[in-house]
Parts: sequence; structure tokens; C-alpha cells
Amino acid sequence: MAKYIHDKLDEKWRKAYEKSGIYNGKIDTSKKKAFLTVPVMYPDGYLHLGHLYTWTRADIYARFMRMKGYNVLWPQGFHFTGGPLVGFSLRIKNREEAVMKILKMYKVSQEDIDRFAEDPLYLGNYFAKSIRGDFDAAGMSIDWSKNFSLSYTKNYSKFVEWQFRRLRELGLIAQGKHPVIWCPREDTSLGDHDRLEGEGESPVEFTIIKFRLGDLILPAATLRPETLEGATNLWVNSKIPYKKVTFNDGETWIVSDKFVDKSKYQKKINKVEDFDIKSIISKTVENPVNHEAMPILDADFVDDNLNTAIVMSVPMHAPFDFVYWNRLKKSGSKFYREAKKIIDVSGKDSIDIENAASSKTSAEHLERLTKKVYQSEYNSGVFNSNSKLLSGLSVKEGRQRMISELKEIGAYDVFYETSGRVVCRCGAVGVVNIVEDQWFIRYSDEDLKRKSLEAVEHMNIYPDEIRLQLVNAIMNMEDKAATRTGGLGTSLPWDKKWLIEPLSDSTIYMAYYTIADLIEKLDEKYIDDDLFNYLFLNAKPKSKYPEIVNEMKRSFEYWYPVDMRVTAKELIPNHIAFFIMNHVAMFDKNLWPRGLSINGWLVIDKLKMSKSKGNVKGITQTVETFGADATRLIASASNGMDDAEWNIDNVKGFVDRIEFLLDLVEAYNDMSGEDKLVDKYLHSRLMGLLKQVEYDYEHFRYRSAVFNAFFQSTDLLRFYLDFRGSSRSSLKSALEIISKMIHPIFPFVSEEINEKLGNKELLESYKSWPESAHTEQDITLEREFEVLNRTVDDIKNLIKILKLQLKSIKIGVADRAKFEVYNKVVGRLKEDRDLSKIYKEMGRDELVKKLIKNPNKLPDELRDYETELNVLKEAEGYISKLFKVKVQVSESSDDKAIPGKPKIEVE
RNA sequence: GCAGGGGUGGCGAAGCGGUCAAACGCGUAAGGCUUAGGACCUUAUGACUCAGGUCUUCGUGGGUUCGAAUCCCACCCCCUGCACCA
Repeated sequence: MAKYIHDKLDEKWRKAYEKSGIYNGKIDTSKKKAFLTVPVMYPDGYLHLGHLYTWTRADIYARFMRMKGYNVLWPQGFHFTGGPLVGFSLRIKNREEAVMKILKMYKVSQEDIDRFAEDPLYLGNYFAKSIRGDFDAAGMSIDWSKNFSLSYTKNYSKFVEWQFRRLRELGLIAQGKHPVIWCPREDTSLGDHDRLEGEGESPVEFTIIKFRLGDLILPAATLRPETLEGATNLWVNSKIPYKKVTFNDGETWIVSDKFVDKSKYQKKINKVEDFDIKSIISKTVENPVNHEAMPILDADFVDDNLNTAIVMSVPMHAPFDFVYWNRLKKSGSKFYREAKKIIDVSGKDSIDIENAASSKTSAEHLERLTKKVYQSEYNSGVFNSNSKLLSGLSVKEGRQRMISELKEIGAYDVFYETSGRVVCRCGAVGVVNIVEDQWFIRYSDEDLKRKSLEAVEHMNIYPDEIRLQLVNAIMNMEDKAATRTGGLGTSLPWDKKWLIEPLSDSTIYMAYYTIADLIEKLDEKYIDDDLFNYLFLNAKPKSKYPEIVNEMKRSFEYWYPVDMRVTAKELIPNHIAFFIMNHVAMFDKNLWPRGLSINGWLVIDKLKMSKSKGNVKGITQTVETFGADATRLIASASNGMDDAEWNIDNVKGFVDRIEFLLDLVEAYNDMSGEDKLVDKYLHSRLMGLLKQVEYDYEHFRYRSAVFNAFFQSTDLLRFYLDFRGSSRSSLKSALEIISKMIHPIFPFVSEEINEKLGNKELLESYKSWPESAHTEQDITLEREFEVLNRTVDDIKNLIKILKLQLKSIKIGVADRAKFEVYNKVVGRLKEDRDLSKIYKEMGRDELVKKLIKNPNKLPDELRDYETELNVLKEAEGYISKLFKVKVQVSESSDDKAIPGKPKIEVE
């Protein structure tokens, strides 16, 4: 038994590849090129199998392409821009428990931990190194000579500055105001990852309707200004404190105490005074649109965490309002009057608030109901004649109409509120701040969108469903805020207080890979916009450049555009869309991206479990335990972008089969059998698999690739040996094909097999992928081997049923005449399936009756008499070995012997 | 709300108009092996049968077709993303 000792084997071949320099992309104009990239990652922690999934998929592409004769460049950089490194450093500084536990688990020295807390760059470089080590251990064929970090590498920052000046020249940069969730304590924007609570919450625009009470303004905040004509009153809450705020524009508002703090980010405050809300309860304001009187009433559901804490009451369109309004009716209040319903919803979406909110009045129930009412009215509501202003309009139209009406009469304002509670890591509750001078990239530009869609149309996208998603993402693209105030990054060249944020400084960096190593050798004085214009936009050179610049230009022109970008699906609506759109904006059409391959998430079941046991498996540990090749099996977790559950038990079957192949590689040389039908079958099947596997690799269907290239092919070999196949040349050729088919996925073990077969060259050093096109498959023969397998199953079945002590087996293959009838029926069935007609045409043959008796099981494959007979005859020994009795195969004219289904007699 | 994806056996997951009771893997059961456990091997795993047979299933309800898990329509349910944040 050959033992699969992966660590030795891995090391041997890793070194061989390193020495060969195959991973280093060198210009070779005699070869077609393939430029592969995977997005840069943040070096803010250790790599785990989930990350490795994407990179392994990319690596398989790289290796497959090399075997197909392509010159492959696959560089990899890291991303330092923005918050992640700074954030991680801060968490270490705060000695957050979860973070410290991980660092301890990986045995990071105290000295390093202390430096992490002070120096995010040190931290980034530390983890970048660790991640590189993991990639190498797992056999990634990355060209590290072109590694750099965004935007930490100084020359890359210059490249980004050039990009932004160019975008500005193209009219794709704009400045404007922008609502952002803000930490009032730290005075910075509050990103998702900086939040203790409220991930995914965003600013929501509320309409403020100004109700006037003398000089005072009662600002009711609402998401549904269109219901104003159905309003009966205002609600305030006497249990919460209110203030009288005078703003710089001269208006004085009555609002909750809590609102005052929030409002200063959106309006300039002049003066704040205490206010006794009870002093205005029961007074009346006027509805600014229909001039009806609206009393100010007390209600304890008014929440001062939300907005102004002045609520416009619309009982027939808001369940909470209805419940409280209904109480007035019951208590016989003088303020009660009939509330008007102004929006109708037809059909089954209609909700009767009177019914739904009368019996059950729990807050949860009312909240759910509110959502439903809001949705159904927004989607299919129409204003009825109770609304003078909006009658006949849909709710969507009515809202716009009402807003312009309110603007006209000076009763309109807006206020942004967070869509849910947001809490900063520092503990402060987040508010919405309106940033006045934010810089945007104008992704909404129609011309840019149009050209980007054109780019997408010409891209190879795997799986192709992604194309639709990408088209939608681009069509719906709005302007993107491209700058921020905190974190790491490149300053905006014309407004230095801003840093270019990470999704905006990482859109065309793939072009920089092609010069990343060379530019470091160039004198700084040449590195400016003129250089980049010359290199990337083919502008006339402004200076006389040293030779290295021409080398850079040749490199860019050889490798560009990006042929394949491999990434996980969450980047489609943002990074991938930006990547495409910036290429379209900056570069000529022939430099636009050409390919995209998307994967889902990898869910690692068993590893999580072992983690809780304290038995952590990072990449290094996994590779040490199972070997690089076995670790790479994760790539087979899924065919497309579905999330894949991965179970480390899969590795067991892998080792078993690898050892089988290694054994066979030792043993095949001693075999000396003749070539028989089974050898033809073996070859035919392998050719079929090869064709399938090639398709699988080309379409990034790696689950299927592993299944066919590895599991199916080893099953086939096992069958061949069980069948007593023993041809030395057949086995050698089979092992050769299999080792090549599995090589992109299992590069190291396949090289070992390849070497033992006597091949000296590395499989990626020449065009080694076997051709399958010229070799015809023998489908008829394959079918007859299926007949054999089915017959064996049937025999097993019979023995079980009869419970007999088996003495001998007789197999009767149908005679030549039956095959003729059979093939005639099959041929006829290809024309149409009118069974009664066929029955008439074919005559009252017993066999015809049998064949078409069950419409679900109509035969559809032609069969060959001689092949069937010969295959089964050759299989006599095989069947005899299986059942350990004498087997006799002969022709039979018995009715039970049907083509494809021989007669079986057991005794 | 907008956009995208999905509902198949105990589980994961193939199939995407015709040998589909449904690949492959896991789990489970029985047997072999073993001092025992693990690993490994064999068999079974929708129901009813017992000479290779029959019936019922692929979210729900309709439709197209000789034939549908696969195509069309409607409905129900689930997941993901929605931007200044990686």
C-alpha cells in the first residue's frame, strides 16, 4: 500500500514550482495571455477556509489556463485604506475580549500586540505576511513580485490621485450634501462596522409639516404627508420634556428635549428654552391644507426617541392613532369627531382598520398592522373624494403632490432620522448629520451607465445569472460619496481634508499590478500625471523617459485588460460595478474587463464545531493536517454562486482514492494483459469525462469538475480492475489522463503521479492539457456496458428474492432478429409518439407490445446485437468472480430476452 | 419598497421535457472485520410486492404536452444585497 504522506509531497512540489518560476508572469509574446485578479483583502486578521474558497477557485483557473498553453499573470495586493485596520487596532487598544482571545489562540507575542494597538500599519503588514504564508501553504500560484498595498504604497497613491483628477476632468466628480449616520461623541461618520448596535440602519427622510400656534410652530414629523387631509388632531406626550427652540432662520419650534440635540446637525440653533407642553394641550391648530381645526391632545405612545415627538393623527390610516382616537369617542370627549378615510385600497390587500385595531391593541400587534397598512396603501392605494387636493391620484403621486403643496404654503421641512437605533462602539447613540461638502463620483451619469452596460454585455460571466444582477446594479446606480474624514488612505488631491474612501480607491488598481514592481525602480521625479497618461492612456510622452518606462508600458499593453476577476457575490452591486464603470470611464474599449466569476459563501460546519473545542483550524493547521491538495477540495463545495456547506469529512474519501491511484501507479507496470473490449470502454469513458471536465473548468463548475475528474474516473478504474482489465498501456494512458484532469485542483499529488509515470516536465510548464476532440467516444459500447451493469443488478435482485443457494447463472442475449425489430421501434419513436398508430404499423409482434406497453419507459437508444453479445461474453469472468459461480452467456430466442435486457436464469 | 436568488427523500445536494423512486455525499439500520471502539467492506434506507413488478411523490393550485421536478400562469413561504460601508 502506498501511503499518502502529504507534507513531504507538498513540500517537494511546492519547491519545484517555486524554482521553475512558472508563477511569475513574464511577458512572452509567443503565448496568449490570461490576466487573473482576485480583489485585494484587508489584512486585519487571519485567513480562514471561507476566504481561501475564493482564492482556490482562482488558482484552479490559473493552473487550468497554463495547461491550456496560456501565459498567466496572477498578482495579489492588500487593502489598507479606510477603517478596518484602524478599527482593529483600536479594538486591541481597548483590549476587547473577543479580539484578545483570537490573538492569544494564535500565540501572537505580547510585544506585537502592544504594537498593533499603536500602529495600524504595523498590524496590516503583520497580517499581510501571515496571509501570504497561508496562500503559499495552500498552493496558490500567485506572483508576489507585483504585490503592493492600497493606498499605503506611495506610488500607488499617486496613481489614485491621477485617477481622480482624470475623473474630475471627465465631469464625473461632483460635490453636494449628504446625510450620514454620525457619532455625536467622536464627531465622525459611523459606519456599519463601527457600531455596537444597529448594523444596516440608514438615514430616513421624514417630512416635517409645520402647524402654527401663534408665533410657535408645532412640527409634526411623518413618513406619510399625503394623509394630511385625513388628520383629526396632533398628539403630544405630557410625560416627556419639551423645549422651545429658536433656529437661525427665525422660526421657533416646540420639540422634544431629545430632538434638540439631534437637530443641531441639521439646522442651526439660536436659542433653547424650557417649555411646558401641558400649557398647549387642548388648544387648537389649523390644518394648513384644508383649514380644519385640529386639537392638540395627550397620548402616551408618543416616543421622544423618534423625531420631534409631535405627531399628526390620522385615525383611518394609522392604527395607533385609531386606537387613541377611539378612546376619546368612548369617553365622550368634546374633541371627538368622525375621522375621514381618504385612501381606498381595492381587492384583498384592503385592511379594515376599524376591525383590525378595535379588539387587539397590543403595541406589537399595532406595529405590525401599521406596516401592513403602510405597504398596501403605498402600493395600491388611491385617494377618494374625501380628499379635495389628491382625489383620484395614487398614493405615490399624492405624496409628491402634497409635498409640493406644503412647500408652496411654507409648511414644509425635512428631517433625517436613523431608520433604527444605532449605537457607536464608544457607547453614544448615533444621529444623522448632513455633511455639506461631500465629494461624489457620478455613477448616475447616463452615458457612463450606457457604456458600462455595453461592457457587461461583452463580458464572460460565470455563472451567467450574475449578468442580470450586474445590469440591474448599474442601471440603478446613484452617485457615490467617494471621500471620508477618518481612517487611512490617499488625500483627495484638490481638497486635502478629505481622504478617498476604500471602495473608490480600488477600482482600476489592476492596471497598476502590471507596473507595480517596475515603478519602484523609477526615479521619483518622473512619477506624475504625465507618466500615467503616457502609460495607460497612450498620451504623447511629456518627458524623455528612461528605458524602464518603456518596459512598464510594454507590460501594461501585454497584460491588459483583466481577463478574469474572481470574487464572492456580495461585491457585485458595489465593487464589481465600480470596477467596471471606472474602467469604462478611464480606458479605451479594448481595455475593459473581459471576465468575471462569482462564488457564494462557504459554510464550514465541522470546523466551527472544533473551534469551540479550542481546536482551531486556520489555513496552516488545515494544510498540516490534511495536506494542500485535500484542503483545496473546498473549491468543489459548489458549482455556482450558491452558498456551500463544507464538511471536512469529505477529505476521507479523497485520501482513500489518492492512495488507490498511488498504488496503481506503482503496480501498473507489471501488468501484461491483452487489450479487450473493456479497454476500449475504459478509453471511451475517459474521453467522455475529459470533455465534460474541460467544460466544467471553463465554466467554473468545480463541484462537477472534481466529481468527474476524480471520483468518476477512479470509480471507472476500479471497475476496470474488477473486470480483470490488465493492459499496461491502457492503465498508463488512463493514469496520465486522470493526473492531468485533476491537476488544477490537486496540483501536488497529480505531479507526483505524473512523475512516477515517467514524465519529467511540470504539468504547467507546457501545453499539457490532453486533446479530446479527435478521439471519438464509442457510445454504443458504453451503452452495452450499462446493460452489463444493469444485468448484474438484476441478478443480485433475483438471488435475494429467490433466497436460493446459487449454483450457476445463464444469460441469454436476444437474437439478431429481435435487435432489428427493437431498433425499428426506437427509430419510429423518434418520429412521433402516437403509440396506437405505431402498434398498428409494426404489427402484432410480442416484442413490440412489450416495448411500448408503458409510455413512461419507452426505449430511446439504438442497440447493437454483436456488441451486446460480445460485451456480455467478455464479462463472463467478471460476473463469475462477483457471484462465485459458473456463468454462461449465449444467444437466446426466448421472449424474455430483449435487446438491452438479457434473459437471466439462475439456479 | 427596489433588485437578485431559492423551495426536490432524515440532512446536504444533483437533475432543468422522456429508463427519475431521483446521481453523489452524510446520516440511519443490518451483516462482515475487530478483545472492544474507531476506521474499513457489503447490503438496505417512499409504499406495496417478490422472477426482474406496481403505485404515490419534487412548496400550493391551475395550464401546455402522448409525456413535466423540468415549460407557462397565479399564489404561499424562505434567503441575500441596497452604498460613503467593507
